[in-house]
Amino acid sequence: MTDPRRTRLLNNCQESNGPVIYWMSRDQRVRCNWALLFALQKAESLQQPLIVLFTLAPSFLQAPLRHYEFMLKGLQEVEATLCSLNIPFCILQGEPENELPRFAQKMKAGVVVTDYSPLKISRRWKKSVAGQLQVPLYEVDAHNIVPCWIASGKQEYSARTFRPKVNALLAEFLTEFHDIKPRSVSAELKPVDWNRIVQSLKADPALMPGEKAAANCLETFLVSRLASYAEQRNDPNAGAVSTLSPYLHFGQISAQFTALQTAKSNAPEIDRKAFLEELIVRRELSDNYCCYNDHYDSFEGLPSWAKVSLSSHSGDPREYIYTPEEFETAATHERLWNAAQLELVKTGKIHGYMRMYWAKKILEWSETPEQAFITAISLNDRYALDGRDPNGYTGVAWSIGGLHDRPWFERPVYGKIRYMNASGCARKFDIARYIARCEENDLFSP
DNA sequence: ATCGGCTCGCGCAA
DNA sequence: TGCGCGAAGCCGAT
Repeated sequence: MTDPRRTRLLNNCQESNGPVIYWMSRDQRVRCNWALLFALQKAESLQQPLIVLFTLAPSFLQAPLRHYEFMLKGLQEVEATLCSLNIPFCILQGEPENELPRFAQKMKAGVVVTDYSPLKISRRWKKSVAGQLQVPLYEVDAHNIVPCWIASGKQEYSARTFRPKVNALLAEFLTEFHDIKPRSVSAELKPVDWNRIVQSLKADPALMPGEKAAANCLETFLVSRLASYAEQRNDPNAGAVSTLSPYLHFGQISAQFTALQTAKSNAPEIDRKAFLEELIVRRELSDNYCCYNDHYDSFEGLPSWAKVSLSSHSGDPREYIYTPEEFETAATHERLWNAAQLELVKTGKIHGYMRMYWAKKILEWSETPEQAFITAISLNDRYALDGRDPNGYTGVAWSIGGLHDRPWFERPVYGKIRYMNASGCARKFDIARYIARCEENDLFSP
């Protein structure tokens, strides 16, 4: 049974007699998906078929082929798994605000269910769809362990203020999932014509997409790397991190399932705690920021002490100034920074510690902090497999804009924003080895 | 190797 | 109104 606090009704329409549609968006998986479970529950109580629908918006077509393939491969697996459960799946291409109401009408849908995202584009789509539908539109937070609006009703100042709220609710929300039984009633739908959606899909051997690959990735991490997580997570050469973020971003793995499995692992407590802090507190804090601050993707959204401080230093002379193109092509004077950019471009991922360093140097070497923000967001959105995600926006705001952080002593360009430099990296890990690995032609084995 | 200071404001205790 | 303390650090002193 889905906790009713996970679910919100987005319009005031009455249920009618017809199939239940789950409009899958952020949570692209069958297992451990509260939105799918809620839709199933509705379908069962109304004795109606369930249809899962994915809308492929044209705006996503600008994403690099790697991202597109990663997502579509994952969706092919979703289709196959749903098929084995006797649940039809279909993909519509076009703007969701046009396609979804049209589809709901065509299928004579009785209820529509969707998953939750705090991003503006998603909120805009849902608002429009909720207004057009003649039937209820439910939104289910299937991404967070504690539903974003239950964890806190306002923008949190820092992890310190958010942590006790989330942790106190874990006893209620960090619960086990149950399996889905195959459906007996089904709606007839044509299978997805994958050839029409993309010419050829080839898997990226460095990073296999999909729910099964995500589950394997988690399993490997828990068995072989979690035990050194606390000590080695800030060493990009150690390969101690989970590498789950692309799967989490596309919803190919559930954060809640990940947390449950982590808690059960026999790694030392210090490592489990360190990983759960990142997985739960910091990840869900980024949804909180995007949910309650409309300017999450720009300088405007930053805390006022940071804006004041950065602005008062925006006229400071910069030792180096690069254009967005120079950043993009890894053409700065510093091999370490260029290596991080190469890692991002070649693999679609950037190590957590290096992502902070990478963003802070963009601040240091841009004409203005506003421009730095734009450059960092657009590079991350374009190249990171977990781009266009609350984590990315919040991470850039933390690095460049002191979000959720405290002020530190004042220095040129940075103002009171926490400073990082290459000697800090050198103290923590072997810089030369990191550079060599990033400059290699075929990335990437730790 | 380790430690304190840097600096602001939230949230709670009083 | 006062006080403790904080998402990942740096720097200089010991």
